[in-house]
This record gives sequence, structure tokens and C-alpha cells, in this order.
Amino acid sequence: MTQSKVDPRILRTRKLIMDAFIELSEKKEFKDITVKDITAEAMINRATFYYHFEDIYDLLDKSLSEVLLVNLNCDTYQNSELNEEVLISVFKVITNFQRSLSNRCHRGYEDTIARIIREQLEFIFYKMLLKQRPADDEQALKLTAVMLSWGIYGASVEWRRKGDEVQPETFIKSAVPYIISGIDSNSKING
Amino acid sequence: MTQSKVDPRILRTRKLIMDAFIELSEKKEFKDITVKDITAEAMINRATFYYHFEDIYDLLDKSLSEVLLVNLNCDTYQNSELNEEVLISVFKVITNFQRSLSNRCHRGYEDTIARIIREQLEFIFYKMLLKQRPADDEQALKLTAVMLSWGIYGASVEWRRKGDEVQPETFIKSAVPYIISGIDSNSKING
DNA sequence: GCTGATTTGTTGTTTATCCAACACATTTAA
DNA sequence: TTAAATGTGTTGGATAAACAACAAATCAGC
Repeated sequence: MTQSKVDPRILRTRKLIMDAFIELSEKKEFKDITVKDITAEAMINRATFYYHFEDIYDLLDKSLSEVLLVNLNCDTYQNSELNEEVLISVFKVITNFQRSLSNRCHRGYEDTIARIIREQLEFIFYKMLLKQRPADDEQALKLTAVMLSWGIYGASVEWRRKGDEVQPETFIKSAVPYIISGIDSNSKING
Repeated sequence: MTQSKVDPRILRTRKLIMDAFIELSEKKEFKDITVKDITAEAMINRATFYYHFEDIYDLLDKSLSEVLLVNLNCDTYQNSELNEEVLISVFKVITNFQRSLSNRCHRGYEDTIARIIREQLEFIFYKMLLKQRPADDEQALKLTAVMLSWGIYGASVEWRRKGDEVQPETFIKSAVPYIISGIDSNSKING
């Protein structure tokens, strides 16, 4: 999966940069953070930053992806079934993640964040579907993953719009059965 | 004072190593910590460790020196007088420092730790005396600093021996006037 | 004792990082 | 508007760190 031979300096430096970015994000808004701030906090040269990232938006992208991936604990999900329990669990992770982000004041970058969340969801949903139904058409599974990711993300937006009145778990539970029945029991498609 | 041109990589790596060492010291005893453990925690190569430190004892030495120096807030002391207030303050720092060390289980290295503490005390006392009495003989001031450092350290040993019954402040206050009167008012020596 | 495994230091070569420039864009204040 | 200051992104040459391989010391169990 991941390259086994990657220079430790690269891993260390990426970690230093990302940690510095997370640290700064808790103090300032994203728009007020400069590359210089980050490299100073990370104790690395500014040129080194550009060796690893295109620009600060690329860093935002990759940092959030990684944090989310860790939260989603990808290995766990990839080895379990895409059932009601998992969908509820994923929804809870997403709502938690967005709550932690809003504390860190990334206003104005909702689109980027939304894209990152959807991409990650799509990625793990697709992996799970592939394992669950290896015989099915890949394009169909891919599209299913896309729709599920948009659906889950949309639900989280709706949940926030309602002002966090109910628990994420109870909120998503009302809709999940409709989704699951399409995935779980209606298995005669392409079968 | 310090070199103005030192490669940032050196500072960063030293910090990574020392932080890793402090981190590990909170989990294991010193005797159970290997160079490999430290370099793994610090995310650096083992060879790099030997580029910066002679061995693990050298690291212990330099780490404790630095931590103590930060605690003593050297700049502050160097710009103030060597009076009763300062001596009490220094004594409190030392007792606090030793308490934090005993939590970290460095048993068997009391001698090394004692030496480090005395060397640091001697260093700042000498600097203060030099400023306070620039006209006096340097060797005499140096010896005074040596005796003061041993005295303060010995007092901390005695304080621990009594089982932390009294506050460090009240403990040292009983003896300080005798010390101070020799430094402060009896200024006709060499004068 | 012995054997295998682990740790300790060392060395030559490769590579990621540093640095000092540089041109260009953006902001700030006069 | 202009000028000074600050931030962005790039480059070539210098250097610290990584790596692999090594001998030697230390420690474990037999």
C-alpha cells in the first residue's frame, strides 16, 4: 500500500509542518496564518516547506485529510461490513470532526473542508464495498460510494443546520435503514 | 555569548533528542533507556545521536543542565543582586527540580545530578558576584561561588533528609542571614 | 564456559534540508 | 501615488542527517 522506503526525514518534516499548522490553527484563523509562521513554529526552512507542499492550501488539504483519516481509523472500517452500525459510527466521527474544526475558525473554507470529508468518505466506502461485493461492477460500486459520501456529508450539514438539537446518533438513525436496505438486502443487482 | 551562526537543523535535532529523552524518562528509569529508544522517539537516525552527544550520559548531563538553566531563568538572576530574596528563590527552584527528578526515577545517578546542579549554581552565582563586586579578586569570587553552590545544594539534601516536613522557604530562611551577612555587609575584604 | 541477540560506537556515501539570493505580488503608511 | 515592508514562490551550492555496513561490547539463556 504505502511505500516502505521513504526517507525518515521526509516523514519527520511533514509531521513537524502539520503539527505546527494544527498548533497555529488553534490560535489564529486560517487566513492569518503565513507560510513563515508555520516554518518558524516547525523549526524548518521556508524553502523546505515548498519541497513538501504546493502552497498553504495544499497543506490545509493534506492536514485535514490526514486528521480525518486517523479519526476514521481506516483499518478498522476496511475490515468490517458496511452496515447500520458502521454508518452511524462514521456519521458520529464526521459531526465530531466538524465541531472541532468550527472551534478552530476555518470560516471561508467550508468548500475545501466539505470536499476533503467527501473524498475520504468515498475512499473508505469504496474499499468496503469492494471487499463486500467483489463480483459487482467497479463503476457501480464507485458511484454508490460517491452517493453515500454525499449523503452522509449532507446529513451532517442538515444536522448542523438544526442547531445540534438531537444527538448525531439518533439523528442519523432515522434515515439509515432506508440506505442500508438498498445495500444490504437488495443484493440481486448484478448478482 | 552564544554563536550567532549555528545551523537550525542542529538546534532542532538537539531539541528533538532532548524532548524524546524527557518523554522517555517519564515512562522508564534511566538505566532502561537505550540510545535506540531515544532516536526512535525523536524520529532521527541513531548515527545522528552520536553526532551531537558522546553517549547517553552526555545527554543526561546536557539535558539536565538545560532544564535547570531554564528553571533558574538565568537572565533574571544575572541582572539582580545576590541577596536574601534571590537565595531563597534559587533554593525553591532547586528543591522543586529535585522533586520533579525523583518522580522520574533517576536512582543511581544522584552524583551526576548533584554535580550538574552545583555547576549551574556556581555559574550563576559567579556571574552575579562579578557584577556586584567587579573590583574584587576573581579567584576569591569564584571560590565564594563554589562554596555557595555546595552550601545551597547541601541544604537541599538536608531538606530532603528531613522528609519535606517544612516549606523550602521557611527551611532555608533560618540559615540565609548568616550567609548573606558575610556577603552583603562585611564588604571590607579586599576593599 | 558458549551462542545468539541486542546495544554501542564508527565510517563513507547519498540525500534532504539549509541558506542566500532572486523576481514578483500584496499590504501599509506616509 | 509612492515607497517601504512583508509575504510568496524558486534556484544553486553548502551541509547536517540518513543509511548501510562494520567491529566490539554487553546481556540473555543454555
